[in-house]
Amino acid sequence: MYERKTLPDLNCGLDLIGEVLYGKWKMRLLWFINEGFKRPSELQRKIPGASRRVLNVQLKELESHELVGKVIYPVVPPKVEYYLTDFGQSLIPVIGAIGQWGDEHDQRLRTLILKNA
Amino acid sequence: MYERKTLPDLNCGLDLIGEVLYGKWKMRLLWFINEGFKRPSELQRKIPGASRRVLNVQLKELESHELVGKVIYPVVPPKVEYYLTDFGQSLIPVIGAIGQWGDEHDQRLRTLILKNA
DNA sequence: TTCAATAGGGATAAATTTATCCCTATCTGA
DNA sequence: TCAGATAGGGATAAATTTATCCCTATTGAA
Repeated sequence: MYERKTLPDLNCGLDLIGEVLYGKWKMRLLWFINEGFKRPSELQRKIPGASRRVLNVQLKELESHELVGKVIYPVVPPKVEYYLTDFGQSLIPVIGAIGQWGDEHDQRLRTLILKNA
Repeated sequence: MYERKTLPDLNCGLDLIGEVLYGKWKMRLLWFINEGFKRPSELQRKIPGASRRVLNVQLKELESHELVGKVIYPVVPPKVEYYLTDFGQSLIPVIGAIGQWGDEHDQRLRTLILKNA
């Protein structure tokens, strides 16, 4: 586990939400869990760009921040299902708004990003 | 300048918006510029947690992504003013929604974050 | 009986982001 | 005359995040 060496700023809402949502895959994880992809292996398949490892790590953080919960079925082979807590649910409209802006400006963004790569 | 070694994923709206908004201070910069803090020095005072340098760098990226523009006044000492482009403006409601969620859950987030620090 | 699927964590390397420090220039005020 | 404000960039170090690789365990299928 990595231990942070500096304290986070917690001045405004943006700082606060940043602490729980700032992670490359966190919004996607929440989004896909909300869409019904609950098992780690399903999420890994939905997000092929991320390594298995990071997804585990970020899921764990989401869990520690009470945005998701998990159910471990005592079966073999192992079966785990994540779900959104009410707290996590409340974030879905926000993530929706973010993703929607990206979708709406898809073409322009794509062009800009590639031009500045 | 840092040159990236891997290509970005550009699959969905979240990837796209991430490319222009993923940077510790970018949302705050847009927000404060929108509130009327236009000069670099004003922005630096509004965001004391960030080094002068990063703010410059991130402003430059926002500019290259056409979210902000800048006016350089040919005076001495130098005077520069940033402004939101229409494109940048269109992001303000999204940032508002994000910050609002953070504000609404201020107490809970603060507790969670500190507990997991 | 060997391989894939299942879940997840440790150790370490690589990539990326952010911070620090220093340098350029000019004007105003103490 | 020296400090401070103004804007901004280079070089480098530190912090942080993400990727890679490897290991544990069990069951069912080829």
